[in-house]
Amino acid sequence: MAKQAASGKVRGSRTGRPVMALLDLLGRRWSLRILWELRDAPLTSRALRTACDEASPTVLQARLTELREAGFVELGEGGGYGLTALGRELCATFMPLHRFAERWKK
Amino acid sequence: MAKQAASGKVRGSRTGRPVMALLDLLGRRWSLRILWELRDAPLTSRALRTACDEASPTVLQARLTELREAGFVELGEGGGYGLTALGRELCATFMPLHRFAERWKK
DNA sequence: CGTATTGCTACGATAAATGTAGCAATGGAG
DNA sequence: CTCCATTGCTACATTTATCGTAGCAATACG
Repeated sequence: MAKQAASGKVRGSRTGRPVMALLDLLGRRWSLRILWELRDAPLTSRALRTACDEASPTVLQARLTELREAGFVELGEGGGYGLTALGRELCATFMPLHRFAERWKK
Repeated sequence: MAKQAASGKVRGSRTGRPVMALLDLLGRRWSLRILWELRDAPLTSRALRTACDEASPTVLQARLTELREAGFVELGEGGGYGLTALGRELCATFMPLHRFAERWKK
């Protein structure tokens, strides 16, 4: 087998590419799940924890902070986490996963 | 309120909803990245490792096995990992992330 | 006052990922 | 044949991430 694309700079491995940062952020545990659970309406931190199979608050808090810094999630005035406009937009991009998962269902 | 203690089984699939299993699988480290790097053409395990910023082969092998069992990735005859038809389909569903990430660009 | 929320954190235990090294199998060149 | 490079893949000790439980300060209501 030839060297193919393995020579040095392979596609997408250049540092600073936004999609890589995004894939890294979304690839951390509970990130996708949090966005998914907030897709309809805001949830309090504890309601979100319940929705996420009682995931430990440590990591949930970490993910929420990261997602807030990324501009996808915000903490509302009277409490409760919700998606920002950007977050809703992001959520919409991988919403087809739902239909895909239903067909996948191995 | 359900309190079922998780016991290292399949994470995120306790609800039985396929989308949860899918979010869990894709939420593991390097899963999204692997699919992303394979989006165009197959790569050998080592080329994939190079593309994934020299990620450790241990976890890459683990993810590849999981993605193969899920039916998204396959190992070609003459070597090299590539997406299955299902994998290409999945990859297409979150390909808009690229454009989104470019606009996001915090 | 007591009680019940909220968001959030400490911390030891456990699971996962990293980094380095190396294996057996395959194939091509000499 | 031997030599060597490459393939997919694994061992293992170290580091990092996550879990699970408990609890904090702030707020609100009676």
